Amino acid sequence: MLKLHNTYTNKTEDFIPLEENKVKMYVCGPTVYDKAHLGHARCYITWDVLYRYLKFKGFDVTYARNVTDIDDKILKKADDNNVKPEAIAKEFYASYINSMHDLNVLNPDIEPFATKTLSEMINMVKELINNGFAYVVDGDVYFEVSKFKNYGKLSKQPIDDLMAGARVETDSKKKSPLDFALWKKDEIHGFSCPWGKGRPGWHIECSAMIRKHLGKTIDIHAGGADLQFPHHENEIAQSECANGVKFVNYWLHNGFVTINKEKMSKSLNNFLTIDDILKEYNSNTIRFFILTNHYRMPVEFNTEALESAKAGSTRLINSVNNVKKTDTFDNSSIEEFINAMDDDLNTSKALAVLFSLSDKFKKTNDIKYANTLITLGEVLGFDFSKKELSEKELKEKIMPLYEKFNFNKSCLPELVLGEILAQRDEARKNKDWQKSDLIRDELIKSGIIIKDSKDGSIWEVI
RNA sequence: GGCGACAUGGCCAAGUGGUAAGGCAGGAGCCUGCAAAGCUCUUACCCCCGGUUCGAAUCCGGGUGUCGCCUCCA
Repeated sequence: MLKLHNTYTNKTEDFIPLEENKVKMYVCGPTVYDKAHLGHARCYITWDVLYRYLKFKGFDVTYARNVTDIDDKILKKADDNNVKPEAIAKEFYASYINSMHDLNVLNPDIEPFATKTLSEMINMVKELINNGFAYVVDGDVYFEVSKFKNYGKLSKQPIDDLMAGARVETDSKKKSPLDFALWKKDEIHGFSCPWGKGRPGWHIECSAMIRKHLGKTIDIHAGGADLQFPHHENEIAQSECANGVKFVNYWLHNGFVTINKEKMSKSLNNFLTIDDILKEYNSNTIRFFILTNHYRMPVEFNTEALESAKAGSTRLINSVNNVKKTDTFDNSSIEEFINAMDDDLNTSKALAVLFSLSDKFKKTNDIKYANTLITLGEVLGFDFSKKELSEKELKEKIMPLYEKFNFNKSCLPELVLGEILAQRDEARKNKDWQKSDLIRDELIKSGIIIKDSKDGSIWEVI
């Protein structure tokens, strides 16, 4: 039985979906105004693992992850750069999708865009106004927090304390400082709506998208812990007031990536983009780094931690190199893996199961262990495919080496590497260490590492 | 100030009552022309002080320290 920690109840609960065997799951996606950083990577990898694991367990999952493509930050960046907001959104959406792809994060089943959900948002705002939960002031629409008695329940913030700590904005048109915008007047970038030109507040997006694509009540809503308040709190208020039914059964939140013990974030300007990290480390390393920690705990980023993850993940993945998948499994390991993952996604323990499979495979050479390792590793989103050089890389990097060593035969690009290795083996046979070491050194410079063993030499792309 | 978490070997980390998984790094050895990789072996009284118990890293109370949310933020 899968157990998940529900932030709403602050308890780890048995996961029972609304409809037997079906899961409706939603994750707050990015606002596309800048490159995604390691913190985003953690969030989307964590929920990617949940998505994969639910499917592995046999659930029929519908996973929606939105894209916020209209927002203050996008507009500001557009204005600063003197371009259209759509151009900013388009650029950084493309960058985000590339990052997700590079991290081996699966595409969600549904990827709604804010700008394509406007009419649903407007309808929801209308309903909230009509039902007395929201009010219009001079083109803005606000949600009246005092009308929703469960406000603050997710973030455990008693409404009175919120009130006491709330900043009072001097020029506010709001009835209460806690009230939040459903719709913002905006005559420049706004869209037509019953209250004049304007654009949606951030929180209403998710509420409207969820209702449109998944329904009024969903099983799982996940996201970064920083979204608990106010974003998720506000979503609950909007959705439950508009729909009159429970919004989400299981609220799941992932912890942060920290750097120098501080939260990594745009505002602190202490972030590393996924792009930059991927220049030095591959997706398996990043995933391993994230999955060694429990998803709700903070993860401290530093080079040593990534190096450790690199060494661990490489050894694990390489231990089943060149193994072809079969249909034989080690059932007791699968059971251990499931027990670990069922316990609120104990990925750290799940990784230990993978290492034990790796050990068993090395000791027994029984293919079932390797096959199980790959199968379960893929549930965690590891990529076991062997890295190959593209034809372009072969032509640009390896062909010149071939020529450099004065090999006098012509050779097809796809065979050139084998040809070079054959030359090196020949040199080694003749104890021409100078030549064989030179070849090895040159290949390392081109990103090819040679491993010698009793059974001959193999190469790997770094 | 309010709310929520966390504290396990050099580093990361699992472990919710029965005597400390796993990974990384380090050390020793094997293999090897050398190197890399691989393999074998190898290091813990679990922040402090009380309490409960036959027995606690694990439960309770009190400290100390660290972090997060309370404003946009994954």
